[in-house]
This record gives sequence, structure tokens and C-alpha cells, in this order.
Amino acid sequence: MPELPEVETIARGVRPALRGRRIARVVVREPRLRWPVADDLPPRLAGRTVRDVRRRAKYLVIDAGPESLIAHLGMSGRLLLVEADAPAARHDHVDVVLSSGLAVRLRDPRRFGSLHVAAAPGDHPLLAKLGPEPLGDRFDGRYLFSVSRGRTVSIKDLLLNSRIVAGIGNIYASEALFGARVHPRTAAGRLGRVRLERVAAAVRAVLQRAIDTGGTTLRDYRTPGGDPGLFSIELAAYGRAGRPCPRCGAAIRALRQGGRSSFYCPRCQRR
DNA sequence: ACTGGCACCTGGGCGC
DNA sequence: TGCGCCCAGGTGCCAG
Repeated sequence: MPELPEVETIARGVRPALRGRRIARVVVREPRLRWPVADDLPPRLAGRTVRDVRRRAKYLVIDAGPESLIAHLGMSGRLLLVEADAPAARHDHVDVVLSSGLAVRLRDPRRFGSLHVAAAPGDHPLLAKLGPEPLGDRFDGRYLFSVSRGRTVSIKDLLLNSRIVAGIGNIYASEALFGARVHPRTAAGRLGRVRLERVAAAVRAVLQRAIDTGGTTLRDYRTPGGDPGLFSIELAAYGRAGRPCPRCGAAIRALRQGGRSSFYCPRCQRR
């Protein structure tokens, strides 16, 4: 389910319910997530007070005293804010029960998500090697230029590489390249500074816009309270194969890269 | 060091 | 209705 803007929106959504609350207990009904939930995760978090909730790439980091809970929602994960005694539905794998009587519940049918506990989350193996945040100061055209010299990988796959830049997903990679008018199969190393500046600016613009509107591109997105997302972001290219390009009217095309779909305008987007 | 392909898992939609 | 197939928003790991 979640791309970076959704994770950011989720972090903002659960922050008020979590911040300053004590974690009464963590209930693990199904530990078999992408990585098994560690046996010592519940005892390490129980009794801690949540200081803050933040996002790194698509990870939620819940800072709770000397320990932090790291959560990834994978493809199908959702966080729900529920009454602590609300009956668990199918795929409700873990509850973080708060002293307030609410619980943050992880529901994840595909179980591609994961939960981890770490005293130094930034050093956790899943976070330590992430590239810069796409909305942070270190990500710009100059940076993309420096990391792409000599590389034959497509610009689309480069944007999806979390060691290069953290948290850009398949939808936003397509949308950003549409915005930058760069063909998704272009070898990253063949792009010059000017076009990489456009790519970086388009990445930032499309992500920031999605966050600012509080919206989502995702049809089945729900807020932590269970409300439907606003679904307010109009996608220009993603999922629109055969339909007209909003810029020039040519038919949008689909292609496969690394087993994933890309969408682009064959007239606007140049190699 | 890079690159492309596979793996993990469930559910929804489609054609027959 | 049912079955089989393909597809899906992520990302670590592997062989080449």
C-alpha cells in the first residue's frame, strides 16, 4: 500500500495518539512477517514512553526512550488506531497497546512488512545504508549526477534504488520521470546535469505535492482512523496506458523494467 | 562494483 | 460459480 507520501501521512496521523503515551504491552499474534518479529521486541518496548514518531524512507521510527520501534508496511500494510479491546480481524498481526486505551494495530495481508526494535535505529542494517531523503537537502541534480556517472542502469531503476535515494516507489518514479520529460529506460550515466536537475526537481515536486494535499495516489489507502484517503492526486502517467498524455495528448505507454511496470509518454519523454 | 532477476505472501480482477 | 492465471504500491539477496 504505502509509498513515501502515505508513510509520511501515517506518521503525522499516529503521532498525536502516540506521543507522550506509555506502551503498556505489545501483542504479537503472527510473528511471521517479512522478517520474524523478534521474541524480545515486546519486552523491550513495554513500559517505554513514546517520544516521537518520524519517517525515514518508508520506515516509521517510533522513538520510545532508549529503544525504538521500526516499522515497515511493505506492500499491503496498514496501521490502524483502534480501541485496545477491539477484536482482531484477519491479518491483524501486531498491536502496540498504549496506556491511553488505544492501540496501534498492524494489518498486513501479504506480510511483506516488518517490525524491529533497536536502541540506535539509524544503525539498524535496514536503515544504515539508505541514501539521502528525496525531500532533504542532500538530494539534488548535482547529487544524482555524481552517483550516476558510468552507470548503465536505467534512470527509473536508479530512482528505485534505496541506496541511491531513499523511499521513491514505483508510482512516483514513473510520475517524476514524466514530470522531468525523461524516458524511463534512459541509462542514468548518459543523462547530463540539466536533465538530472529536472529529474531531482520533479521527484521533490511530486512527493511534496502528495504530502501537502494530505492525499494519496492509492485507491485502497485508509488513514489510521480508518477513513478513506482523499485520493486527490491525479496521476499523469502511472496506470494510464492507452489514455492521452495530459501534456501532449499522445497515448501513454507501459513497459516492464525489472519486473515492474513503468508508464511514460512516448512523445514527451526523451531518451 | 553493477546488473538484472528472483523471492517472500495474499487478494483482486479477468477470461474462459 | 469456479478455476487458473496475471497483476499489485517493496526491497533484500543472489548469481553472473
